[in-house]
Amino acid sequence: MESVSRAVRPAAVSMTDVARHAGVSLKTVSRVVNAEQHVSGAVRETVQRAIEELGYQPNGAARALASKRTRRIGMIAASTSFSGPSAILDGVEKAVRQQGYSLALVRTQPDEGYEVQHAIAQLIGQGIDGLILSQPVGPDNPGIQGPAGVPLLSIDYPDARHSAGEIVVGTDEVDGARQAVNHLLSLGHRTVWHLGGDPAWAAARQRARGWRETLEAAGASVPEPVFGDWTAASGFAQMQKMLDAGSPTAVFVANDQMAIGAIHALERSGRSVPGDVSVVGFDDADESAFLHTPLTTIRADFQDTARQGVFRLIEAIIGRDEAPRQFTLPVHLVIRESTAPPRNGG
Amino acid sequence: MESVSRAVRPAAVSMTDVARHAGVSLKTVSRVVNAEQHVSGAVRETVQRAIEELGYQPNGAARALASKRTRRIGMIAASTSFSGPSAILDGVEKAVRQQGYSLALVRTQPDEGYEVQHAIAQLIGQGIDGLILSQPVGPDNPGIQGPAGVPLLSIDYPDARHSAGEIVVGTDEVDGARQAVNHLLSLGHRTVWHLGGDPAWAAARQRARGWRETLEAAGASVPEPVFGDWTAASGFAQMQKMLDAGSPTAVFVANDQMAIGAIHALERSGRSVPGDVSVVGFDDADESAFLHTPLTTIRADFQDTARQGVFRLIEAIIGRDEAPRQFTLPVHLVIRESTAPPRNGG
DNA sequence: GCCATCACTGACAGCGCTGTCAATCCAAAG
DNA sequence: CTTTGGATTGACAGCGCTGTCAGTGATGGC
Repeated sequence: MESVSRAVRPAAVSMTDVARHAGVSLKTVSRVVNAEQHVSGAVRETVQRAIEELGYQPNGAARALASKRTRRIGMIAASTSFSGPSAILDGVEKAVRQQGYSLALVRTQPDEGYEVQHAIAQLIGQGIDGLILSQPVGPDNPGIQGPAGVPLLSIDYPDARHSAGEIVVGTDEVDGARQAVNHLLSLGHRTVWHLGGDPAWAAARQRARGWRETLEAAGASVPEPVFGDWTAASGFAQMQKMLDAGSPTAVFVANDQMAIGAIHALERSGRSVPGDVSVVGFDDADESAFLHTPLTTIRADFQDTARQGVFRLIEAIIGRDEAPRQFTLPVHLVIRESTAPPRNGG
Repeated sequence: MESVSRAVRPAAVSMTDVARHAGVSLKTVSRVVNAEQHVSGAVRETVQRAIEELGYQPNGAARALASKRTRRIGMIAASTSFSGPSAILDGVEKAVRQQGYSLALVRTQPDEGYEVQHAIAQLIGQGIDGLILSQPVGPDNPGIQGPAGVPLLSIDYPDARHSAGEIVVGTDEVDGARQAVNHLLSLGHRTVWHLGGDPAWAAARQRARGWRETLEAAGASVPEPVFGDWTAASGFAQMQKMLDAGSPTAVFVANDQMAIGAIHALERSGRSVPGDVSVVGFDDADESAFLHTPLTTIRADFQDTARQGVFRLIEAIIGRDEAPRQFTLPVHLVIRESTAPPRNGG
C-alpha cells in the first residue's frame, strides 16, 4: 500500500509504442494525434484504436520542446477573493481549457514584495504561449515591459498605459459609474460622494473618473473622494473619514465589499440606509441581494469579459489577427433597496 | 509596432550558448544552473557571469523531457469565490511558488459536466509532479482513483474515502462545529438547528457531523438539518424551509455566505438576530465583521492549511516521507453580535 | 498509354536539456 | 618519485515528439 506514493507511473506508452502497435510510422501517429490532414480514413482509425487500446497520452514536454508551442497560457492575477477578480479567474480558466490550453497561475500579493517582472520571467521560463495580466498596473508597474515576445492580454480598462500590441479587454467601468451616479442624481440627490477602490487598479481609477465626469456633466458639485483597498474593513474606515469631511446623502462605492463596510459605518454613526444616505456598490457580489439592506449595485459579466479576452489572445497566438485589440463590455444597474430619494428633497 | 504580437522571441539563448560563452562544457553549465556539486568556485562564478550577461533562462520543456520532472504541480479546484476555497487556492499558489514549482490550475464547475477524471488526465498529460485536489468528493466522485503514479494531496477532512497513500490536510471542521454548538448551548439555547453546506463537500458533511455529535453529547434534541449549496441565495431559501419546519432559537450555518442569506430570511419573517434567533457562521469571511449584525463565526487558517499540505506533498515528490500523511489544523470561535441568550431562557 | 499532379506515408534530424560514465587533475600517501 | 583516491570536468546518448523532405501510388490530362 505504501508504494502508492512512489512513482509507479506505468512506464507511460510513447508515440513509438502506438506506431509499432498500429503498424505505421511515428509521423503518422503524430498526424492523427494532432488532427492533421494527409491521413487516410482507414489508417486514421487503426491508429485511433491503437491509441485507445494502449491508453496513450501525448507527452507535453516533448511536444513543447519539438514544436516550440506549449499550449499553456500564463496568468498573473492579484490575490483577492473579491467577486470581480474571482469571476475573471474563473472565466479565464474555463475559456483557456475549452480552447485546449492549460493555465499556469501566479498570484501577486501586495505585501509580498514579489514583483510582476519576476513572475513573468518565471512563467516564460516554464514556457507559455501567451500571458494574461489581471492585476493592478499603476505608476509602480509602469507598463509591464517586453513580455519577451508572447502575446499579452490585459484584463483591464484600456488606456494610454497599455502598449500598442497589447490586447486589452475590460468592463465598462466608466459607464458603470455613470449609471450609478445618474441613478442617484435622478432620485433627487444634489450630488454624489465617492468611496473609491485601490487606486493602483485601473478599475478604481476609471470608476472614479466616470463618477467625476458624470457629476461635472450634470453641473453638480464634486466632493473630495476617498479611497480604500476594496476590503469591507477599508470601506468602514474610509466612510468614517468621509463623514468627518461632510454629510453625504448619496455615496457611490467602488465595490460591494467596501459598500458593506461603508453601510456599517453609516449605521454606527446613527444614519440609516437608504433613509439618510443612499449607497450604490459595484460588482453585484453573490450576497449583495441578501444583505440586511439589499444593495443597489452595478453588474458586470466578468466571466464573459475574460472569455472574450482569452479568445482574442489565442487568435493572436495562432497568428490570426482580426478583431479589435481593445474593447470593453457593457454593464448595468441593478436597483435594490439601498437607494432612495433624499430625506427632504435633497 | 504591429510586429509586437508576432513571436519576435529574441532567439532565446540556450545552455549551449552559455557554455560556449563561458568556455566550459554543456554539462558544467547544467551543474551550475541546478546548483549541483562538483563545480569549483571559480568555474561556477564564470558560468554565473555568462548566464547573466546572456540573460539565459532554462527551457522548462527540455528540462522536463530530459529529467522527467516538470517542477509543476497540478491543482483541481472547485470553481467558487467563497472565502474558504479562495484562501486555499491562494495558500497553495504561494507555497508552490516558494518551493520553486509552478501551478497548473483546472477548475471544475458542477453545471459543466466536466469530470474530474478527465481533468486529471489532462494535467498528467501536460506533465505534473504532484496533484492537489480541492473540491467536493462525494458518492459521485468515488475516490479519484489512480492518479497515475503522482503523489496526491487532498485538501479536505481526512476520512475513509481517502486512499492509503494519499496526503490529506484539512481544517478541523468537526471541532469548529463543536465550538459553535457549545457556544450556543452555553448561552442557554435548548438546542441548535443546522443549515448545512453542499453535502458533496466533505467540509459540509463533517460540519454536520460535529454539530450532531455535540448535540447528542449534550443530551439535546437533534432537529432535522437542511442543506444548501454554500451560496447566500441557498441560505435564504433553506432558512425559509427551516422556518416552515420549526422555530429555532439558534442556528449553526455551515458558512458565512449562507448565514447572510439565512439572516435575511429570518429578518424578512419578522424575527430579529440575535434577539429572536442566534446565528453562527463558518469561515470568517472578509465582510463578516461589517455586516448589519456582525457575525459570530468560526475562523480557520485556510492559507496555512494549504501551505502545510503543499510542503507535505513536495516531500512526497522528492521522496522524503516522514511527516504524517493526514492531519487537520485547529480552528477557533470568533464571537461577535449575531449570538445572544434566548429571549425567555430558551 | 505516358507523364505531371496530388494525396499519402515514412525516414531522419533535431528541439534543449539531463544522466551516465569515462577522463582528467591534484593532493596526500607510501 | 610513484601510486591511490577523491574532486572536477566533459563526451555522448537519448528524453518523446514535430518539421522537413523525399518516396510511393494513384489519379487525371493530353
